[in-house]
Amino acid sequence: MPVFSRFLRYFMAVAQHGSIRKASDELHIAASAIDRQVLQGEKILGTQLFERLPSGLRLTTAGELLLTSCRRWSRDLNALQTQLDNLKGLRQGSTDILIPDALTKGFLPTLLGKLRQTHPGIMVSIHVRKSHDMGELLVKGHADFALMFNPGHMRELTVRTHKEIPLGFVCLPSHEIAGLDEARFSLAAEYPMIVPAPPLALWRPIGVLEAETGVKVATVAKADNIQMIKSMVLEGAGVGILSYLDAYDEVQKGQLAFTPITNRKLPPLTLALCVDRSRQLSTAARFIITEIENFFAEQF
Amino acid sequence: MPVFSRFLRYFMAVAQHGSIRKASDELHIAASAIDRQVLQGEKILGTQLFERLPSGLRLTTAGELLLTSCRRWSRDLNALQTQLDNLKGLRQGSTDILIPDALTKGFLPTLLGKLRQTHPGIMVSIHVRKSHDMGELLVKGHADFALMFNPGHMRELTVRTHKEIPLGFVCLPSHEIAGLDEARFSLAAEYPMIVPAPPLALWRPIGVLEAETGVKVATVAKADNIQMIKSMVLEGAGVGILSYLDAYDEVQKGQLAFTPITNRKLPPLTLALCVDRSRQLSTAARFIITEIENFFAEQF
DNA sequence: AGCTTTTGCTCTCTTTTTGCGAACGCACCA
DNA sequence: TGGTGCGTTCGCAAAAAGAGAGCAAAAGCT
Repeated sequence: MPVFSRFLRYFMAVAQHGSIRKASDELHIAASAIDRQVLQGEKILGTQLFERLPSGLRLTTAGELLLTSCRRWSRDLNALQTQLDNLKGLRQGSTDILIPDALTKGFLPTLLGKLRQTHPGIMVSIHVRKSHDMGELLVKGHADFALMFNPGHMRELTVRTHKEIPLGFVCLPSHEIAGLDEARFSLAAEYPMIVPAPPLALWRPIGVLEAETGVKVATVAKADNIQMIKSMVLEGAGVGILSYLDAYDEVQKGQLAFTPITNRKLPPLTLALCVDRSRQLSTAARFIITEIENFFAEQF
Repeated sequence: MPVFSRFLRYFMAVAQHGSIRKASDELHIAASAIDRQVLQGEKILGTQLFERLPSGLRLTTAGELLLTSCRRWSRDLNALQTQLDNLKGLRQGSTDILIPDALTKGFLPTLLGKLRQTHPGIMVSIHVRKSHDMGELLVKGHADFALMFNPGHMRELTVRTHKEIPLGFVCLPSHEIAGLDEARFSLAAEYPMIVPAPPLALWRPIGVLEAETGVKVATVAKADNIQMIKSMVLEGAGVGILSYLDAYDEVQKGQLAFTPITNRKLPPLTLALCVDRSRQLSTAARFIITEIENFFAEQF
């Protein structure tokens, strides 16, 4: 059990999402359990922390009070943790990381590059694996943590952080769509599309979306390789459908534009940072994880 | 479970007492359970929090760091609790309190007197009972909390606060002993003594002390009434052996002097604030309890 | 209006965590 | 050399927490 009580952790998640079920998704804890903790916490503090609306939970002023304290405590704890790490001389160590092929380009190399400069003593070993192999390797202790898409709920694993990766249209910056802040999926019928094919993970949600909405995608090309799709878009062959992560590099460089698709039916694509529930993380691993968490919090 | 995690609560107790077993006595939790939490906490934080000495546990610098944070968090929580109380308009309510006869004079009336002025809306009902009856009344819900001496461990009760009450010599301010900061029990052989008799609770520990040390107390008078003993001391009849609590009033007024006895063999006399473990305290009760806790922390 | 979806909450069952008490090893002290 | 006090370990029982299905109510959608 982490330093703070279950109640505080659950409370923060619920306060952030305004909904027990959302918090349940993030924490990978049953909604009923979270509900009970919140109720019990309110009883202990003797105050209603949330007002119950049909749309979810909204903080009362009492709840806001507690939340601000919680935030401060969390920051304190983080600061304390790094103080402790510095105290015992964290400047060296090694970590084994599992990542899917999709992350071999993009933000992760950039992040690790910076890390090498600030903390040259830490060595990271990258292992590129299929998502479904990662769980086993993690449990066997062959790696400290894994970044994986849409992780199935394994009892032995815990999701420390997770991030919704927006799906969207990728086009040249000069294209009309590039001007939009967000786009409806029906646009896929109006422009020439270059779409992912199996075994790419993106193929699934796009297929689902097509079936659910009835939109007939104007497919002009398919490819089972992300880089191939991007290259074709760069050549002006059409508009790609990719995740933000796939296009991250080119978007940063201004070569491509990314416009997220807004659709209720869109199955979420989440990138999760998973660890073995029962294992103790090394200081180096913990450090890298917090770096990644910070990046998630800032960048996206 | 209270707002903070078990680990933090146990850690603070251990840090304060420098010993797991002492903390165990205070928290009324088995030492093994506390040990496990501390060990686990150290594992989670990845740092040794205590150095293990044969005499007990001493905080490492890392531990000190955590402790200061803990202290701040506790203060935050207290402040927050009163903010919440104010928010929902605590200025009224009622509490039922169980006390032993020994507390009908001394600090408690004074404390409650002040309270009446600052919070006139709160009504306290005092019930004077024998210690062994209090547990049952508490469990039955006839009172919110009880102040009792040397409470036996009842499963249904929890000790929220407890205070060691020093045993010592009570004499006129002009007496030689009054000049000492602390006194050895052997002094009881050198001055005329006025000692408590059964059924006073103090009779027991003094008897034990007499047997253990072999000191022959120069008893000139016995009484089964605290007030009687004090009156005789005031008349110059001898030196009394009483608890600090018994003499509190006269010491405050400067009429008597109190000198604590230092002796390893002295069975501790503790005054405990007990509540029903499963019951939810009213805001008024909680408020009064924190007032008493504050008094304990300051005054003694 | 009728439908599905989403919400918090409750219930029962299973798993995990925690507490307890006895025992162990160690260091100190008389 | 026993006794004392210390932290720690272990097995077992009890308490707490999680899982998952199901409920009523409200909102949004068709």
